[in-house]
Amino acid sequence: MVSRSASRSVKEQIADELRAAVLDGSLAPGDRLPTEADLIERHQVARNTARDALAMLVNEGLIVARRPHGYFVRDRQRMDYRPQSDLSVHPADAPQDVFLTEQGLAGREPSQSIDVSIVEPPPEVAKRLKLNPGEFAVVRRRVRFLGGEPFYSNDSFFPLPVVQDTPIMAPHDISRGANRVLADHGHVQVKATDEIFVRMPTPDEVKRLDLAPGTPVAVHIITGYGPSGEPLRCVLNILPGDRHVIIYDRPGYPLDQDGAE
Amino acid sequence: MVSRSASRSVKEQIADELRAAVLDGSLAPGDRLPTEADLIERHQVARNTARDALAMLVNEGLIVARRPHGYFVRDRQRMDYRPQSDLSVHPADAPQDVFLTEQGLAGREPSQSIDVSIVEPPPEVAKRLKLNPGEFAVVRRRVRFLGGEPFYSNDSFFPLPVVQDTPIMAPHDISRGANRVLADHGHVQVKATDEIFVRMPTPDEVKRLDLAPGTPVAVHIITGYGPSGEPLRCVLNILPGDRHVIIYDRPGYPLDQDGAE
DNA sequence: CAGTGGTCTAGACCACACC
DNA sequence: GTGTGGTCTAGACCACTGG
Repeated sequence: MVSRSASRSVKEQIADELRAAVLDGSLAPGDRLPTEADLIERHQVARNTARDALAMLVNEGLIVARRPHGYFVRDRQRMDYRPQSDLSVHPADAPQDVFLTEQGLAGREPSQSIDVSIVEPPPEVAKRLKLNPGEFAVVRRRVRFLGGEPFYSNDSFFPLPVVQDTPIMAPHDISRGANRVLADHGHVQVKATDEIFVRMPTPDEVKRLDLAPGTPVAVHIITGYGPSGEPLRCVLNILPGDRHVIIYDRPGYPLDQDGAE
Repeated sequence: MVSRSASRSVKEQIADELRAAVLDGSLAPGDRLPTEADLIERHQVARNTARDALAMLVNEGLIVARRPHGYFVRDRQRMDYRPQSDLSVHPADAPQDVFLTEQGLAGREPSQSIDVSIVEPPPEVAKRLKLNPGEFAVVRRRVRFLGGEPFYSNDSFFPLPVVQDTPIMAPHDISRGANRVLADHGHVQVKATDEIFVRMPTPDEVKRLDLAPGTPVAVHIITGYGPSGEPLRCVLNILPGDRHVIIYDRPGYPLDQDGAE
């Protein structure tokens, strides 16, 4: 039973109790939690207090409300995401793109939506492509699905002059790989940087990727540069936190960092 | 003014209005938002409705409540975090560890707390170290600070037999680097994997790293292996999402992935 | 129809920092 | 003291899904 004089508030005590049950496994993924009415009864509190406690766990990403069925422990099945999985260009006869070829094994059917348009890119991208306000980029906006569920979004931005009159502007898969197309048109990439950071999703992203409340995203940005340092492309990936593990294999010895002292 | 019949609820409409002001810059980082009383007055709603709207933005990580001053737009200054910044062992005369040497440049004073103990590691770590329940590991738990603020936590776990009677068990900086110490004791690492995933923090992490509500974390796990594939160390880094950009520089051409099609 | 969570109201008392 | 957000209560009506 709750104590009204403890240093922790009543809603925190209720939340603590439920959180502990989730973390120690006595409430397993998929299990149903007590209903709001149960908590009101058990702890003798007002409904909002019980709701506040549950809302804390929802915002921690531990549980999800499925009206009108109740609150349930979330199930996280993370798939591997390997940013450097393919450091070489595709063989010219590769049947389809990296995502489509690699994910098939997981047993879930890969698919994707594509949408190509000319836009003024968001500031994050404009900065990396060194575009001034008013300058345009071609964007191939995609959502990759696995088994019908959105897996991540992948938006590739190209400066307009770079891709004018290339197949990149057509809303289809590019089996040879966009990098090869770029190279064929005289734009060879010689360097790229990966940046990854973490934040809560925008409402747009919540809708596009069907994110549950309490789900953060990783933003993965790849910027590719030509021989004279000019940016040629900028890829903006949004990875839902409950669906991905980003994996880098570190080749070679010796290694020392981070744990290094 | 809000509409009570729209498809979006009242709290969502209020949240939308405030969110738009934050995102388009008319409310800049550090600016104070309208008080709850302001919103009640302006939108003619109950206090909880106004609070619900503000709570949405708090959980999105956009604003923070500073009682009794009001709600303020959050300011995110992300520092670079380079997991592969040092792929070689330190020169034997390196004065201090990677973090301490690298971060000084940023103008903020680096420091850290260290705590060494013998524990049964958390399941995430035990799995990677291939430890059975009941088997122990030595952990060096650290929090790295920049300018007095917690920057990230760095917990290095070693199987007990590997580090018994080595300087790793002493609660001090190891200037030569833990990897060299391991190597000197016959445990040479030949391979490592990096895994990064994203989630909301546990209450413990919130306290240890002084995280604001709505701040997700990146979990960065490095596992190092010996010549016969035996795990020698597991480093568990918790990176607050509002403080880090993880950067990988991709050497060499050709590159093709993710944006590849 | 019954039970679930979602939204909203109208009040109360509290802790805290600043004046 | 005054004003801020934090907690809590006690109710109301609604939307959705399942039996």
